[in-house]
Amino acid sequence: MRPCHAMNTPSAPEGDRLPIDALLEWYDTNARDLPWRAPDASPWAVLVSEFMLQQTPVNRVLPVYESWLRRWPAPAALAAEPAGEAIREWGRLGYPRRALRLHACAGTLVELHGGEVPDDVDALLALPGVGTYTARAIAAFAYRQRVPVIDTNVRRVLTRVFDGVADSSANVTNLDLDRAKSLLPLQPERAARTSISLMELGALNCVARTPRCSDCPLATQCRWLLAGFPDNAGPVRRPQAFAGTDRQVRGLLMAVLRESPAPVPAGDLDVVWPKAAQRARALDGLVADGLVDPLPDGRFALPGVVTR
DNA sequence: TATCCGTGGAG
DNA sequence: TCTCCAAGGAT
Repeated sequence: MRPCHAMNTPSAPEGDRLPIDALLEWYDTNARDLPWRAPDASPWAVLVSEFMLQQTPVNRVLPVYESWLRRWPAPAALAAEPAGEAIREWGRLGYPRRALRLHACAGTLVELHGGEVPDDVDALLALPGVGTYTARAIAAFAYRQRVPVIDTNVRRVLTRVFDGVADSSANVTNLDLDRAKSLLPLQPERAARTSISLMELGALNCVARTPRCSDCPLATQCRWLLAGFPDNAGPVRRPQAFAGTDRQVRGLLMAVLRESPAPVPAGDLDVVWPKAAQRARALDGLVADGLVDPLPDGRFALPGVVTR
């Protein structure tokens, strides 16, 4: 629990105490010039960027984002092609299920929304691959709405500023949403800029390992800074193992399929991993996930790329 | 709610 | 070398 402030009135949300003007000025000076932030970026472009940025750093997203939108400038263009083409274009961004979901999302946009990206949070939430973060991000960044946007960056900033704690818990809480909303200016465009500014501050300055507080517009209000940067008391997170896991094997199998223009024989997949049982389990999982298509002749392909 | 799901750069 | 971690979502 955070420190109790029983004397605070509910009508005085803590967000009101943050220097939003300073935050917005910091953003104007320091924000990265990213293509999905350009004034002419379409809602579809924003949506594509948000899918790609899920758990993937900006620098690796940039080239794929450009080629993707060049090839599929609108949802209908993507929906007209097989899912396997989306997986191939996704390249090495990781988590190829996102490519599958983005392809399915394009199909839903065509079928239910006239090929357009809806501007309503609830309608966005109903789309494949769109969760609480992405729906709000599209509403705020593409449609400039006054909607709280909570990602890992914003959560870290709010936790440090308001709780005086180095890191936040794993899940977005109602407290996070209330806090984020309470500090948003009433004017929608200004609110949208505040949301993106908080994210950028978390991404550039208020980073997980070595924060740059000397340049922070919120430094004078930050309880974590004022408390002397105490470490988290709680249990440490489980390290995420990767080497030797099914995850790694799936990645190796997908790489073979992506890089082959034609369906591949089973033998081409066998060589990527020595343990046959684990390899089979990984391949079965990929098939079950719809990422791999087993052909009648025993070969394997990206989904939908072979006309039967 | 905890777990699963890729990849590669940084320190 | 090895650990951490980067704009989450689905189940």
